[in-house]
Amino acid sequence: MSEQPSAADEIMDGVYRALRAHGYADVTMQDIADECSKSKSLLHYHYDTKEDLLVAFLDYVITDSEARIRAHADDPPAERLAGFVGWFVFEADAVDREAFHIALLELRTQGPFNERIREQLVRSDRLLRGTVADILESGIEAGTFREVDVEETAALVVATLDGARTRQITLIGGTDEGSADSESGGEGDAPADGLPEPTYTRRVAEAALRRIVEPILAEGVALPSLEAGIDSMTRDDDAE
Amino acid sequence: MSEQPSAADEIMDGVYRALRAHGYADVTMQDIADECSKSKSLLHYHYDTKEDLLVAFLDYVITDSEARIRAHADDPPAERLAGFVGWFVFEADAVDREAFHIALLELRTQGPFNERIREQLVRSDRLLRGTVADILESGIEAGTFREVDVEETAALVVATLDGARTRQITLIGGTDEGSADSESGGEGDAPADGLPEPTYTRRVAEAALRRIVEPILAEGVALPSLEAGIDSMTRDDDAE
DNA sequence: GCTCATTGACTGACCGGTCAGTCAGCAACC
DNA sequence: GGTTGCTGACTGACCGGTCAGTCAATGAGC
Repeated sequence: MSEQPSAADEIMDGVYRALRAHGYADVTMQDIADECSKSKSLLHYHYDTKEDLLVAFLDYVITDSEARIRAHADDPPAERLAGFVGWFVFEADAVDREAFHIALLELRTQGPFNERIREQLVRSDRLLRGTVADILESGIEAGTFREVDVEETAALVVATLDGARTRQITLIGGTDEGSADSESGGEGDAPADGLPEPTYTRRVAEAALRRIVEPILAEGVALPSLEAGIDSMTRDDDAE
Repeated sequence: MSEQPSAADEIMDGVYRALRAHGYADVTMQDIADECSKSKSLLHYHYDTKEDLLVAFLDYVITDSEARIRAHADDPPAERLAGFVGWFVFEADAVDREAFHIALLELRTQGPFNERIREQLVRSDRLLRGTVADILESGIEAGTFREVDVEETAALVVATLDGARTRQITLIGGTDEGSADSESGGEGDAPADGLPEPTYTRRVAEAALRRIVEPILAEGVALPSLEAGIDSMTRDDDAE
């Protein structure tokens, strides 16, 4: 925390900022160089190709997630699950985080065309589903959860949260409204009170907790709070 | 069906094939031109810019989905919902469909950077969530479903299916295995029997049906079959 | 029924800009 | 003096878009 950051770290930070600012599709080596106040040539000095650099960045990001998840491995299962769910909530002011996740989603779409990216995606997928499965298993053992199909539940939860995130970040703003073509029966529409309308990811996360997690809780176990989950995972430090 | 297709149709078909073959990020005007055996100049004759062409294509695709959904508007609610869920199932041999949806996902990631694309995405989002909300409303009215929060349920269902699709198409192949890092307790692992391992989207669709839809069915209503749902939406014609 | 003008569909060649990657060289440290 | 870290100038490929022009069909004038 005291000595100056290594060149590698500075470059990774440059990639991070450049991706946020331009998205993956539009980002150039020059953008990245500018963002970390280095020359484009330097990037090529450390990484032969743009692909090398981006794969390294993906690796860097996923490794960070692994650490972040590991840090909570000993939390009690119910809270840990709420933390996981809350991790996917994007609040209305999380503009940078949204921009970054757009770039990540762009990267994901390159999976089918790029073996090395795909490897990282598989790793990330394993991490996410594996983490939920792990939480569920230890929760079942501890008597927190009923005996459900662990893999199936993990897949269901992760898919739901991922889908909600995709919707929120690609449609920007996130909130807009609730009704589609149907006028609906008046619930959750009016933000007439003081509180701001919850974001899309938050609404889905809440629904997932009540509709997917709640039913698998063992007798007498209380539904963990999403709110607590959100800041349990956010607390530590910033760079997602 | 008898007269030759219009130039516009041929071009849309060219875009469709070119996107499947190259993805959105890599597709060039030349690729599209080649794919419909026309010259690149012709594309610019009909559409001023590449962006114009792709926005027109998105519009074309969504309009098609609207029609497809409308065609089932009078099916009974439970079957209609199963049809919707089944619509998101990608079987193992649906390579072309997967490739196309990768391109669509790439297009979606451009929403934040492109107003006109975003408009189409909003339209598509409304269509999907609105359709489920509509199904739920008419189902509640008909006594098929309990009185649930329609918007919330629609968002939950759509997010889940979308997330499952994203995972399957970006990770290619789709099936691989079930276990992550935990070795798991032996279920759904061995395809020792004759049947092929179900795809990821299929597993999640089944789970969504059992874990999200089943609990909202009114007393005595049977869970509709996913299988029937899948081919109710697929039957009609081919071009998704 | 023939000619000629006009138009819409379409093409090939070309231009300008962009961007990943290269290379020769420079400074600093051992 | 060699190695490491780093830079600016440069290059080659690619791609969106333009433009001058071809060709077939249509229709008016005689």
